[in-house]
Amino acid sequence: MTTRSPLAAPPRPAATAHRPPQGGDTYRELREAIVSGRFQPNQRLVEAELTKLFGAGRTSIRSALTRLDQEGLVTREQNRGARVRLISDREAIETEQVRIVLERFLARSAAERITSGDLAALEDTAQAMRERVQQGDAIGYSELNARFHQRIWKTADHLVASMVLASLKSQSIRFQYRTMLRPGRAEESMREHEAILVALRARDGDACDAAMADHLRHVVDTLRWAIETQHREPAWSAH
Amino acid sequence: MTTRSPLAAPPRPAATAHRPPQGGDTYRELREAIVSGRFQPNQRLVEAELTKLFGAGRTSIRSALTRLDQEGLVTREQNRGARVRLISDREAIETEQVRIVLERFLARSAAERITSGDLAALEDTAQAMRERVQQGDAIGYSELNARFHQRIWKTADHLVASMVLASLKSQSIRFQYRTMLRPGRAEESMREHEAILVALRARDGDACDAAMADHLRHVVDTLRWAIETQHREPAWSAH
DNA sequence: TGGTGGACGATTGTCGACAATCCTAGCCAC
DNA sequence: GTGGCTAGGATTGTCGACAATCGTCCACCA
Repeated sequence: MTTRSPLAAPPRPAATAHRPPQGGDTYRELREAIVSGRFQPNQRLVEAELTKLFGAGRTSIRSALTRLDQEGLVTREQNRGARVRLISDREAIETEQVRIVLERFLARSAAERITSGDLAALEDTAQAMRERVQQGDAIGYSELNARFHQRIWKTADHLVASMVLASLKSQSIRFQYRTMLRPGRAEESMREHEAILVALRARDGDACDAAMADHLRHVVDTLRWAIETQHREPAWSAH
Repeated sequence: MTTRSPLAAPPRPAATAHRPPQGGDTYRELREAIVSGRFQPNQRLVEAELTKLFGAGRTSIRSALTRLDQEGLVTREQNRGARVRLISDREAIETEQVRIVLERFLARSAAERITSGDLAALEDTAQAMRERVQQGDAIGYSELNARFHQRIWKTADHLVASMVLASLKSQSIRFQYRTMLRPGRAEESMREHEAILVALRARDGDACDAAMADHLRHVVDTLRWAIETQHREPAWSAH
């Protein structure tokens, strides 16, 4: 629980010999605060307050906000400030649907051009995932899961698709952990990944496409479940 | 009306006195200047010069630049300014490939839920396209072509996919007109659109997916041709 | 009592100035 | 002549202050 800013924020990072407080830094911090849930959806982001929180000038905050706006993490209205963007249930589902078509595309490409080195790296990741499942470590599994998919992207070697997927990911990250809480989901997910791995080993594009589609269909189902349970017990109420 | 600060400045931004020079406006202008090709790829964008060109303060320029950076139209390096992003041949192809998988997805959805009103609007657009083809009006056809596709997006009613596609479009727009210059391409394109229309009328998702895939495959082929010819006679040399 | 208009506080949008950084050109030693 | 080093110009990053705008509250009047 790295509580980095002890509230009062270092007002004068003066001794800045060793750390150039470049503007892109406040962007990362603010972004992290949003995706980690420290700022709740729909919460107002007043520039003056962020100034104090992050110990940066209003200019940097403002720049970060426009970036996050373009990225879809916050919304801004003319002369009325910014707030953390609330992603509707429908939009979460749609995001996942787009992810499906792109990941299928990348899975197919990856299967057709995978090298032995790529395959070895994937096997390693899969092995680590199996261990996390046995240990019941949902968080660790979730992170390795993301790595598994990213390795496939890298194998497919398709920059544009990877970029688009990465930008989509940041929006749905809020549900990421919640989905793994579904009983038995981790084991199921692991089996689906094994099927993908089989198709990759065989360098079978069609099979890999199908396996990935099957996997992501279950992901969407689980996402629907997560949205349901969230509505039943709104641990974090907006507003 | 509200000519704000007469002071030092506006000896020549005069031409526009009637509109409130809101910041988002300079963003649109700058963006237009880039996609229209008035600024060539790789050209440096010095903030002070843009200030004079658009009659806006450096703050507005700067904000516009960060937006365009996030959007992928310009690149910025730390302390080294911004330049118009040069989209490599490979990236142009990849962008089109991503467009293919997304448009196929939307075409399928559209076929499954199209209403008679949607269909009528599409028929109108198609009719206008036929006329442009007969007149040999490549520019007009190209614009209607874009409209045709956007109507399909609207029918599919999938916000996320439409947004992603729109953001991709801005990057490949530079080739848009060039591709229509290929002899016989307009007629070929028209036939492909007719096939899509047939599938939509029949509300056949599979057929619509296939027709769209066929169409976009040819688009990629034409794009490859456009890149080839561009290399042969580089009308606009970078640098 | 209910509605209307103006004033005030809060917040955002914009500008000019200053500090930090990078690039280039010229100088000097070898 | 070559290589490194320093000074200067050019350009970007950041800060503080001011103007513009929005929302709200309250007095005032029919």
